[in-house]
Amino acid sequence: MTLPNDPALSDRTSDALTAAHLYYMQDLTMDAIAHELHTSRSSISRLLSQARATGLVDIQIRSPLDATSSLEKVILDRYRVTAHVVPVPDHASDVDRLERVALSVARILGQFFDSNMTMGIAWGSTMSAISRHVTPKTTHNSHIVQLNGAGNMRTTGLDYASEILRRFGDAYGAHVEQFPVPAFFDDPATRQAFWRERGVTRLLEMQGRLDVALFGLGSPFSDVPSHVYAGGYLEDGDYDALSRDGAVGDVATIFFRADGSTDGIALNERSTGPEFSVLRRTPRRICVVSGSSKLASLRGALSARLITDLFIDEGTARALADS
Amino acid sequence: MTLPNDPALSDRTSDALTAAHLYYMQDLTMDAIAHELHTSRSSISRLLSQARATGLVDIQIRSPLDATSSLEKVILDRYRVTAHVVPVPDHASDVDRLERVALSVARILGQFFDSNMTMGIAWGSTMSAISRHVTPKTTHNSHIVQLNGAGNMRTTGLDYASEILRRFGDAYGAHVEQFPVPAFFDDPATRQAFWRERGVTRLLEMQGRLDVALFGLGSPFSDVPSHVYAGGYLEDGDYDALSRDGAVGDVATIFFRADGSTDGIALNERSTGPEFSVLRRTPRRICVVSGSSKLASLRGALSARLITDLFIDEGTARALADS
DNA sequence: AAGCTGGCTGAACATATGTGCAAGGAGCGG
DNA sequence: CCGCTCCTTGCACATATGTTCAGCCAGCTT
Repeated sequence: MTLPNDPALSDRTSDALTAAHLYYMQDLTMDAIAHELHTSRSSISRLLSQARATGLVDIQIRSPLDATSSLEKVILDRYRVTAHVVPVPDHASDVDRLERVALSVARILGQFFDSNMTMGIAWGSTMSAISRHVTPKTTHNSHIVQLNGAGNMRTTGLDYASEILRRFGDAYGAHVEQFPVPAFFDDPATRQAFWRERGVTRLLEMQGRLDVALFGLGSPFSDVPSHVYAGGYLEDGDYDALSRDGAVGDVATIFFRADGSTDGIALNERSTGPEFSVLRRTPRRICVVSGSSKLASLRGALSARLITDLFIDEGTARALADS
Repeated sequence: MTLPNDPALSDRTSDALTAAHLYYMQDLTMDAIAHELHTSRSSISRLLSQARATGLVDIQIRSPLDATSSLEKVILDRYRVTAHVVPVPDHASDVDRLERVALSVARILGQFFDSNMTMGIAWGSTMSAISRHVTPKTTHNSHIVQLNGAGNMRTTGLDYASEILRRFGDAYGAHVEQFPVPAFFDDPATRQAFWRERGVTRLLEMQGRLDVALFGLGSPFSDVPSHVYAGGYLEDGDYDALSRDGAVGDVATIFFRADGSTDGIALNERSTGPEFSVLRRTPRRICVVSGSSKLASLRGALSARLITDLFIDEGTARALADS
């Protein structure tokens, strides 16, 4: 594998840049551009695709503020959270919803992340879907930090989580800080010991100084269990305990009740995710939700004041607003 | 004439917003969107056109900094000015060049102008072309201020200039402050008297506190004379005087020499444009140039340090860099 | 209420854009 | 230097998008 880099890349990139200019700023047709650049129309088509895919061309949608959907207004008023409702037809499947919400988030995320920033991200099916679509944006001196461990009894889980992290890191040109620990320790004492290791404290400190946090929601007792619950991270006994403790959901493997409280939920003692008091230090906390099976979990997360920005599919948003 | 406003408009706008989301964020095809929105594909096409035209959808091109064209680098190094080179084929006519540069500027201008800002603008064929294409952007408490008078012996010139101003004002939802005076007074004393009128001093003060200034260049002695020179603003005697005084160009009807100096150019005493010492207080001064006939004038304006941002067609940029 | 106007719609057609494929060319290892 | 792979190109076709036009409806005038 060769690394196609700066010297050669420049040429193609600057062509793409020119083509984009001619197409998007001057409204020339691809045919005309092909002529100016002495190549074929198809090449221009491909060049422009690349320009969009690599973030050279950035397409944003700016609501005139006064035209925000009434749903978003209701959610803001009721929960003090900036909602971004993703339009999705009501009859769409859960997979569709997730995919479409993830795509939207992936496209918009660049507006929240910039040079010199640190972003914490969780893992799970939602994050995975987003990671597959992130639109690149060049940043400098920026970091992506893993919020919680991903190992389990069957696999190290590293491949899965690190793949997600890596995609974000690649897209933004950011340093990636993995967190190579299991999702849950067997013994709380082990965690405490680990937390005193220097490599680990460094990472925990970064988690305490995030600019952005990005996470989905777990919903252990819904019809469509999240990745954590299907992936062999938890045993039957754990489920029973969670149920007894009244947990309705989790963020980065920290569980909470309907009222947002976490105290006394035994499993949290063994979890590797950041305590909510730490997470809440992050100024912008972006939660991505799709599918009404997450509704109970979402209400809990809102009670816990974990969320500042919420991306949510239309149907679920309506359910939230109607309740 | 009815004013189609908020109540009804909202509906169409929010549809456009949804369609834009589905098209640009979720990559649905127009057909699919038509289906979701229960309308025809053609309507979606029109809806999306409108969304782009009204600035709901904002398309930007972001060079990765390290990929700025070498031309732009040379100009920055030599003149300390941020150049934006507009690609235009060498064989293009002067009219083409002007039109294409103007279109590019019109699209990008929104990035320089925002709420609570005041922008001064000149008039002339360049500004007119830009005004015909400005992409709307909603701002609040912003102002557009006319830099120099536009009346002449034949007409009040008000229609022409005010049309330009109005287009900018409409596009940005900005207050428009016209400057209802001739381009040149016959007698310098009249100007001085006028300048003490309260209505006028208010405007002059605004000119001294601009956030952005936008102007083209006049080039009195080139093959393709600018609007000022063709529009009956100047008489033969004026030309002779300018020639004697060594003028090579003007910005907002203030003339300058090749070295950027303005002192002792008689016509300036009667002109209504802002003195360069005043203009230079504006932090961002955007100059738009197309066609190599403006080259001499451009060099003068650069010497006068009038420009912070330069939009220029490729051929002229190359000529500037090669010299 | 009839008649008019202007704006909006969808069907049909005209263009513009995306993509599979075979061919050509650069780089590399033998 | 050959033969290989991998990447890129332009052509031809498949899709997607833009635009014209006739019909319709709402709102207004008479």
